[in-house]
Amino acid sequence: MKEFKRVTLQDVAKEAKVSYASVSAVLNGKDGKSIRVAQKTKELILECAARLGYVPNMAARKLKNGTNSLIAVFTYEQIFPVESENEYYRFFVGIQETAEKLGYDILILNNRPTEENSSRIVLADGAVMMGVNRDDKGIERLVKANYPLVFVGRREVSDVSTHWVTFDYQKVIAQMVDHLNDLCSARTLVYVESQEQEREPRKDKRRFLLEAAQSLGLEVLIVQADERNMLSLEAFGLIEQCKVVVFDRLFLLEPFERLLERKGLKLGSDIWGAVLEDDWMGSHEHWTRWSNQRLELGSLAVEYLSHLLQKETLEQLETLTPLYLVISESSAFPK
Amino acid sequence: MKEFKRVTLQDVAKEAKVSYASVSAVLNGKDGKSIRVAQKTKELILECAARLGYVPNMAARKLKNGTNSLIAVFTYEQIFPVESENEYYRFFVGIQETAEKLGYDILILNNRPTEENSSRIVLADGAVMMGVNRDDKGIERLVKANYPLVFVGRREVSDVSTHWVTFDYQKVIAQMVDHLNDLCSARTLVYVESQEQEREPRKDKRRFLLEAAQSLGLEVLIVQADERNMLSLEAFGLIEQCKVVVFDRLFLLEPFERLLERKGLKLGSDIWGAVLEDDWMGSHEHWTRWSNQRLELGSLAVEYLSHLLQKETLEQLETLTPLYLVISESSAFPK
DNA sequence: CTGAAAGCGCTTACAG
DNA sequence: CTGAAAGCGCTTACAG
Repeated sequence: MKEFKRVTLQDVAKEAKVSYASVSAVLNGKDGKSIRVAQKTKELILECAARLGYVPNMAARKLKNGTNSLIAVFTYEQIFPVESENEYYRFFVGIQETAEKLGYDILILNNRPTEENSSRIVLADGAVMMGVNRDDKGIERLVKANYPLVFVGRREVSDVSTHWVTFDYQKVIAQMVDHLNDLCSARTLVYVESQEQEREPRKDKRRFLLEAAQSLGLEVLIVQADERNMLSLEAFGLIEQCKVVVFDRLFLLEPFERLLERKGLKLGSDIWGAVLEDDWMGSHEHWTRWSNQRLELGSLAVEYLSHLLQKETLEQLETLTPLYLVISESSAFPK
Repeated sequence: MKEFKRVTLQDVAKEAKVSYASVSAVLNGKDGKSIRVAQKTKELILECAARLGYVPNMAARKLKNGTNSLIAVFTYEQIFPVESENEYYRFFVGIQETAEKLGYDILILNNRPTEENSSRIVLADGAVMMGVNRDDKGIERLVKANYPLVFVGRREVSDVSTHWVTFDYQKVIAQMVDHLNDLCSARTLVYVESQEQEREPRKDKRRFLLEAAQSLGLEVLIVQADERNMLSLEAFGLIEQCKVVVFDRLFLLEPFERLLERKGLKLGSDIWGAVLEDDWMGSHEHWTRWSNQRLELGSLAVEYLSHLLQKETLEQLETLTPLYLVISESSAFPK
């Protein structure tokens, strides 16, 4: 078997009998700056490069330049999920489209959780990270070293400031609470939370909900679903009394609807409800929620990263993607 | 905004007040070979590296070593398809599992068709390519330069030998034809082909079918579906006469079944049929086909690549993944 | 046991 | 207009 012998600039230079500086200049279209090459030499060089099958060595280029127009997309979730609607799909589409538009290629590092991961990420000029990170020392180290890393969704790393873009939860949650308040005269609403690990987005959503309710003089009762995402009888009793319920996660809805059915209650007339997510699973259209802007957020993440990479000022860069309230049967106005 | 200042070996060496050769040795566990470092120095170095947040520069390492234990997975298809069952999913799982087992990380290059792509691939030590390649000059160049590239599915590149793994179509097709022959007394079968571009796997399947039929003294009539994957009336008439039909692609089956229904014919009793694919879409269980061994083939591709990379002999390496005939209603024996 | 030095392939400021 | 040279960060054979 023949070896993979890389054709280098040197080889091309020898073949064309010129210095390799000229070859580099021609092949990178840098002709005209500090280096100038005669038209004939140029053609000769291009011909030789093609004939020998020259493939530039990205590793060397990256080492010398510090950049390679590659951005890493990183997630700790499974990348190729079997589920029809991958939670990250729309983010990724936005990332991909925008990266292409801005002239970046994309490098997807498939998760193999190791300390080494960080050095792999660093092959790229910067990275976009989707999903909930485990408490990873490698990532933390990168952030602390000021590696250009943009999180999709707000993330904190102790002691250092992080770069992130996220949804404008505050505004849409205020609208949602307004709407629920208009809908019925109850002075109390029940907020049902899942048992998921406490992360920044979840904290944010709860805070915004409480603030919005307070500004309208509404009381909020917070209850937790159990590990099977079910409500206790007491919790359900509260909801029956208050008539208005807000869930933090989509997957809490189905168990709740089963419960409603068993009690003979009807969503949207006996009980009003909403959920603090978009309908990314495509199967909760009858719930009041917000619009799916995941593509837009992915896109924004890349724009933000691009600013970082070009050392442009971030002052006037927006970091929030607006969300739109989608009012549906679960909290529709009575006809 | 602070710059991303990379912490280098030099920085660590300065901090620990040792030469950077020692740092390199310690950090790579190479202590003991041509370089030996005292236990105390070792601990000091590790402590300094951790404190400064040293992240090895993969680009430099790759440039020096020529390897970085990264393999690229490359495909021209959309990588994050919305469809529930991605055609490449099972291949990818096999690739991923085996790469992990053999100590490789995986780098997914998202397709942006450019000449530059080839230099991006070459960041990795080798590559596995899934799916039908367009006639890409970059890929051709890599193959000609002996870059370690394994195709999933047989692929030819003019003038040079390629590395590929594929399914053992020959054996399973022979079994399938045997089965169809046992099933009914017809001496002729109809082979329906799609209008897809002619590629190696398709040529192979056709050839194996013809050979298998010939060895049993069966005649094969080849017909083409139209651009909407429909059969002409004449073609359908032939099938009605011969009673046995084989399709090359899954997507031809639904239009055919609609036609059958319209004619009041029943698959598996009036007409027998089979398809030269596995049921990767999960919705053709009632068709005689072969088993889905995509995971196994992805796995094999990585094993093959690993042999290439370690310059082991390829002599005794199997390149075929066996397929198993799955007999189903479309050609079941009458009860 | 430790350090100085060469070299991987490239880019670019600089000298001729 | 063209070439020689330094240097990006790393590894490793070799000298001390």
